[in-house]
Amino acid sequence: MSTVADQQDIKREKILEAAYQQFLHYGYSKTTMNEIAGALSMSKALLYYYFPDKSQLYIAVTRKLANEYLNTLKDNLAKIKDLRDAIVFQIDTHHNFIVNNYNFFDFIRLNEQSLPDQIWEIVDEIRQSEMQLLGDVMIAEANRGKIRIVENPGEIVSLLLDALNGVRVAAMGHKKNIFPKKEYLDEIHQKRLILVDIFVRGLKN
Amino acid sequence: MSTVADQQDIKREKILEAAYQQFLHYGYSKTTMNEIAGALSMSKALLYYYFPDKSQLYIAVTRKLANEYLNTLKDNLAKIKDLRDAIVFQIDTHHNFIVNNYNFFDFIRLNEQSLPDQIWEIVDEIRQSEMQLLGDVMIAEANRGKIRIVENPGEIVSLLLDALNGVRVAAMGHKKNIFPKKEYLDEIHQKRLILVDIFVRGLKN
DNA sequence: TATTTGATAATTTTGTTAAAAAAGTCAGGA
DNA sequence: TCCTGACTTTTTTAACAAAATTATCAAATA
Repeated sequence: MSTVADQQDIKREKILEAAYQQFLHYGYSKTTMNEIAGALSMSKALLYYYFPDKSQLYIAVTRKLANEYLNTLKDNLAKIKDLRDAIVFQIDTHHNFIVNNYNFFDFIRLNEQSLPDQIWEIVDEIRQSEMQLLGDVMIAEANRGKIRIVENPGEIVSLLLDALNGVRVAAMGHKKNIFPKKEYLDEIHQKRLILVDIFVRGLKN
Repeated sequence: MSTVADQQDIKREKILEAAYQQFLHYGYSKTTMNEIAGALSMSKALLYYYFPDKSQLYIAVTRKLANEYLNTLKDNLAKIKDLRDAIVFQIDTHHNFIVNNYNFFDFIRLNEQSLPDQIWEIVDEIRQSEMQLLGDVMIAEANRGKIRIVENPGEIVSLLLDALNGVRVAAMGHKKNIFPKKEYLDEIHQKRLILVDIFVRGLKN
């Protein structure tokens, strides 16, 4: 039997889905609350009944996306023993996440300076989870004697993530577009694999 | 005895120096050709006698800075045998270069999209030289048997530079300012040292 | 009472234009 | 050849109205 709360949640979900599609297609500033309401055949005022304002709606969608991303990581990384394999899986997943939702993130890209803190809370949360998950694999590898034991696995993983991110940043270079073109994706991936190789090797002993 | 060409060069130098000070102090868009001329007690028209336009003047100053930077690297890296020491020297020098001239680079930062190609030529030239210099040290180390021999040293050095840059990018985080604050500089430096350690270790064998 | 809406208020963005500032030119002087 | 003052052209800024969009709310509905 469906309760009132259930119905509310379902409607909230529908709104989130429609909003996601619009944001993804047109970007944050180009999608209007009217259009989102229109896509759902409901009044704009109703959106404000479920969400306090546009930015909060955007943040709610972002939160949902982040959860989906993290669940993918959690579900799979637990099964992977080899450190290098784990890192490669993380790289692939993260990359797809960004590429598939590129347009959606224009809000974050274009308003970098003055963004609601909640966005950065989500970003930090993702980073934190990634560190935790990969850190666990690293510790397991250390315990199995495959790599040497480091005092602070989180710090090392963090360093690796920063380094990998640097490969992406560099690949975007000074080209017109801010985001790497399709043609560079493979190059980024290849370089990251080499970097991971050297890095993991540097942990052995 | 001083030739006409000498005199020209001296005046050009004076202009470059004055322009550098103004750009550094006020940034590109906020310094006017009038101010530069004023600082030199010469007419604005004379600036246009020595340089075709404002952006070319800026580029000329940039070129000069780049040469000074590269000379510092060349003069010192040749003397350093240890790969890790060489990389650390490069990191320090590069970092100082950016920090000391931060305001000067606002033109590049703020106009990222539509910049004269010459700027990127300089950037590429710097990167190319850095790769060459560090690549040489790496080859020497490989020949001495301290690290394993890699097929493409340039590629590996490039990868390292990208990774190190990623550490800086990450340190800037989502804080208000685009450039790392003084308080983060040490942190960046420490992380880079750790990364270099792991990276160089990953090349041994 | 919880949900929904049309009408309306408040705010932000966009477009227009005029004034000011700065870039860039040029005829002519030393 | 080097240099300048006066001039023209281009770019930036400010002000303000019009349009678009966000956000609110009293009233209707279920």
